[in-house]
Formats: sequence, C-alpha cells, structure tokens
Amino acid sequence: MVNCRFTVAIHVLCVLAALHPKPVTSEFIAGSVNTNPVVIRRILALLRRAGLVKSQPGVSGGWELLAKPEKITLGGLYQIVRPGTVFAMHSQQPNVLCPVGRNIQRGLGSHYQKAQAAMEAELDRTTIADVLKDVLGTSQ
Amino acid sequence: MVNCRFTVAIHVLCVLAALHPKPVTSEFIAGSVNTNPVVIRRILALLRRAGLVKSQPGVSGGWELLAKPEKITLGGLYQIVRPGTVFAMHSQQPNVLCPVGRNIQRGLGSHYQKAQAAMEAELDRTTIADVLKDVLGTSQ
DNA sequence: CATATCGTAACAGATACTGTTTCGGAATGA
DNA sequence: TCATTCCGAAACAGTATCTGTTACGATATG
Repeated sequence: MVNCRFTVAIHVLCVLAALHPKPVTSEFIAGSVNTNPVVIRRILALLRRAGLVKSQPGVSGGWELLAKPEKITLGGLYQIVRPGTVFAMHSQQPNVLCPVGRNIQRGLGSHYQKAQAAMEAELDRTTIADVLKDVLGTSQ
Repeated sequence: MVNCRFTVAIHVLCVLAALHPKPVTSEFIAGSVNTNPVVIRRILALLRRAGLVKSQPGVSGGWELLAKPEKITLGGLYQIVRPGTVFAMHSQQPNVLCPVGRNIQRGLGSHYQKAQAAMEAELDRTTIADVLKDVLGTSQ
C-alpha cells in the first residue's frame, strides 16, 4: 500500500464517533487530519456509499455517524476504502512461451488471496470503538 | 502495495529453481518475466545480499540458487524485498491540538503491525518449491 | 436572501516505480 | 593475450498514482 486512505478513513470515523451525535463539517475534520477538506469529502463519500455516515448541506450541516462504532471493524472498513490489493502482479504479462511465465500468475493468485484474507481477518478483530478507546486513553 | 517486486522475485526464484544447477543469465530471466535485464539484476542483488543466490560474471556465467527451494518461504522473501509497509500513516502529521490527531498514529501502530504479521505468517506457509509445483503442474 | 456547507470536476505537484541506456569491471576460453 | 560474455551500478526518462488545491454550482438553514 502506498496511499493513506485507510488511515485517514479511520481517523475520520474516530472524530465522528468522538463528537457523535453532533454533525461535524469536513473542514473541521480536515483540521484534525491536517489536510484539505476536499480530501476528507472524497473519503466520506465512500463511507456514505457504504451507509456508515450521512451528510447534510447548508448552515449547521456536516457529517454524522450512522453505524455504531462497535460495529465498524477495520476489516470491513478496508473493504470499503480498498486501497488497492496488497499484492501486485507483473506490470506486463510474462512470456507465455516459458512454462513458468505462462502459469505463474495463476499459481500465485490463491496464495496472495489467502495472505490478504489473513490480514483482513486480523483487522476484523478491531473496531472503531477499540481504536477510539486506545486513542483517547493514550497520554490524554 | 503498488509495486510488483515481490511477484517478480518469486518468478525469478522459480526460474532458477526449475533450471538448477545450471547458471541462468539475467537476460534469460528477463525474457521469461518480459522486462529489462537490469530490472532483474536489481532484484537479484537483493536476493544475493540475503544469501539466496550467487552471481558469476563472464562467459557461461549467470545466476545460481544457493538455498533449497523448500527452505525459501514467501514470508521470508517478503522480508527481503520489502515492498514497503502494507499500511501507510498520514502523509502529513495530524494536528496535535486535537486529541484524536495527537494520538491516532500511536493507537493504530500496533493494530497495523498485528495485521501485517498475520499476513506474513500466512505467507510463511508457502515455499518456492510449493509455488513451482503449482506452476509447473498447472495446464502444463 | 445571505450564509454555510456539501458535490464534483479539473488541475498541479510530488512521489515512487518501471524501463532503458550506458559504461566500466570481471571472468571465460580460444 | 584478447575478444566475448556477463554482471554492477549510475543516471535518466516515462508512467502512474496519490495528495493537495482551486473553483464553482447545488442545497439547506435561519
């Protein structure tokens, strides 16, 4: 992974959970993440599509959490923001005239899937509520 | 992950294992992977540093496998080529004036480490010998 | 109706990776 | 000895992706 969408998505949900049920503007969240509001809205749009948050335009509008923080797992969140697959295949197709080149991608696919599944299963053991508790408990 | 170093490294080792103990040139391997020999040498240099292969310059030179394919796990290989950490933190430091921003990275770190460890543990269950058998067994 | 906020497109800048060229060094073997 | 083959490494260009930014229209509030 190279992008930090996943990390920012967790950050955003923690802020929403901490301030729930107050609606929070993308500008406020951007202030905590230290980035531009549009970056936050892009990620919130993904979360809304998944039904985790809702938005309200206009004065005293903003974003609000719909799901319970104890019900949002990091694994589920990973599926939503999908920062790409963990393992990338060749950038160009390997040589089909070579027995290895011809079959390597098929051979690797299932191993890659199992490894990524193991990672997501581990992520599923943690929820936004857990992370928020960690975060607010630390140092204060 | 965005790069495909890991996949190419597996591919390279499969070719070396299949042709062992014949020395294989980076040009030949590049032909199977369908890329430039220098790309292959860059990865082979990492593997040599780890003691998995040796190189021999000159006529009838090339690369040769030193380790047994059954002893090279995908998890170990991942450690060697290290295509970056799976999870990226914020690209800029979050706002320390916000309780969430101040502690989120510390709070997330351990969860990220556990998830990546689970992935590597799963990768450790497969060796180059396994992959090669899959590859050469498929379709033929 | 003024204001605040989201929605979205468009674009610039940065970064990382892949692929390529180039040239020097080392080993072989005729 | 010397031509050939191959690795070693630096340098550079092209590509892709992501982040950050600007801009402007749409929508809701009060």
